[in-house]
Amino acid sequence: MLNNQQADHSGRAPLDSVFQALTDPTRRAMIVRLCQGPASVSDLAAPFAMSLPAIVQHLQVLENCGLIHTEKIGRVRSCSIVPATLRFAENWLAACRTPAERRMDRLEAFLESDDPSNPQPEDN
Amino acid sequence: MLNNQQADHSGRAPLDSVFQALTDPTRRAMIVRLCQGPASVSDLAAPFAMSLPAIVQHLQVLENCGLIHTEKIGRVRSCSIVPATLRFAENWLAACRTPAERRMDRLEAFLESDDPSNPQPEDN
DNA sequence: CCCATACTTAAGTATGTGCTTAACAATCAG
DNA sequence: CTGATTGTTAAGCACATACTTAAGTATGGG
Repeated sequence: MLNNQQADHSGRAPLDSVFQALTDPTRRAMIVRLCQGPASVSDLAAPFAMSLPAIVQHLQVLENCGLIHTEKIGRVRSCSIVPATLRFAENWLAACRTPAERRMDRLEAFLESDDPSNPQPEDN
Repeated sequence: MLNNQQADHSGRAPLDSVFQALTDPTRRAMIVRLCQGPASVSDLAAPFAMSLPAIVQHLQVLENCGLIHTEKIGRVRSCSIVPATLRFAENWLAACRTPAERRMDRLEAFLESDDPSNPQPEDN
């Protein structure tokens, strides 16, 4: 998997800025919207009771961490999602979680086995 | 999937506090460590050049958003991961990303088809 | 040219976050 | 009981974040 090339412009570790971007509910709503297709700044601003500059600042956060791409055409800026960056965060979580669940499955299997000497075919 | 019962004690939306917790590299390192198995506060503190109170504050953030569970036995507090909460964040990302990638696949397929009238078996 | 549209920039503010040090428990071993 | 281990609480500080308003720029229609 070649998901290690993140477009991060924050100086921080890529995961820092991606998760940071995802913490804000306004930004998550924008991401959900952009996953349905590209949109202009005004389109994205419409659902929120917030000044335009605030919206633009959120979009900058999303662009700086690589979650979205934007391009200005005429006087309209078109914003689109970058799925690879969503997947990047997703992959970290999955890689993190998997060994934990395997451990717990083994533990569960051990506890459920009435046979006290049950060495669960070596997996360490 | 019954992943909607999050143990969030922050007043914010569950996703807010989970992603917020994940932004900090120290906390992510703690999560990675705990995915290998439970550990005490001192164990978790060992790798970091940081005061103990700072470590404890990080652990409180992780516990308040439901990413870890802790229990004090004697004078030692044992910390363990809660995989369901990792999966909760993961699921949000996947649910978010999937429609975006399907859109892009359809677009790609359309662009690659030399036949200009190619209605990609209805999927809207 | 003129004006509305669609942002953009700059500056300021309130609150949140990630640490620190200092002092305080609580447990266990000898 | 004494003292070392393991954590906890409180207070404070530096910086980051999420807004705001006010003013500016650039494009496109009439």
